[in-house]
Amino acid sequence: MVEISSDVIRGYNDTMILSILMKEPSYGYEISKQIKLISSEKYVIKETTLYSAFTRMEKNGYIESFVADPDPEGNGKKRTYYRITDSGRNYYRDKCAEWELTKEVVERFIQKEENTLPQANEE
Amino acid sequence: MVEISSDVIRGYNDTMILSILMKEPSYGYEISKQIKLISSEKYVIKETTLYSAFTRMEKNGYIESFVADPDPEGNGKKRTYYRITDSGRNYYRDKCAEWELTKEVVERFIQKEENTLPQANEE
DNA sequence: CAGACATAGTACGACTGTCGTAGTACGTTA
DNA sequence: TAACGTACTACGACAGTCGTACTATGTCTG
Repeated sequence: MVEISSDVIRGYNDTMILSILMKEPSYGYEISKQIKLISSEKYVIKETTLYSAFTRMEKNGYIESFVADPDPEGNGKKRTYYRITDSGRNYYRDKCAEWELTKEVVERFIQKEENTLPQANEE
Repeated sequence: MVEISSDVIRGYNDTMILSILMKEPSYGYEISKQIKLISSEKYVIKETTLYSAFTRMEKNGYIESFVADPDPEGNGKKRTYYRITDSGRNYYRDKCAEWELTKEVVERFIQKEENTLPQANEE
């Protein structure tokens, strides 16, 4: 089975997280479930990776945290939510543009296996 | 200007190098020029990254090195050439498959900026 | 012939993001 | 009351990349 290696995704964990925060503020556990869902279980972000991304991105000013109750009645344990900032939105857009470029470049080095024939000799 | 960050390309330096070695054996300097050329100068691999990739991939059995003269007359300084192995070819093909998957997944988190309109409210 | 520049690397230490492991603590369900 | 889901935090290890610096030969130009 083909698996996505962490080295490959490395530059895009932050982008994935931000893409979810573009819609609305959210928190760790929910975001990790979202990523799993959106990727059709093809990618599951590690907890430690996720939370260290929060720390980093807050330090960089891409997100802001606030603590809130899970529901309006104030039941349940409080959670740390994250909200994307304007700077985060810009960063996200930049990463999207970067992705387009990266994709184009990497693709030039990739061979698609359309035919797994005995191997044609073309030279 | 959009630039490809090293974190993004991280998982694909080896793949790029191998894609060049798929054609014929080559050596460091030449490979770095090839990558620059193929990517239309959009990506330039750092020397240290390249040579440490050689060490790693030789250790992993993906490539083999041999020292040879630059031309048949034996002129010039000898170079260290690298040749891809069968194992390297398999690894390359696996990475190509992985790329297709990664692309699909990342793309779900990417917003293409086709319209930079005032932002439509759809909900 | 000197100096610049291209070629062809090696060595070393720093840094960053990811990951394994482990532990805490509350809530809910059986 | 035990298991499981939720919601994290702490810490240290690791791998790949990068900056910097250094070596050394070959070639071209004034």
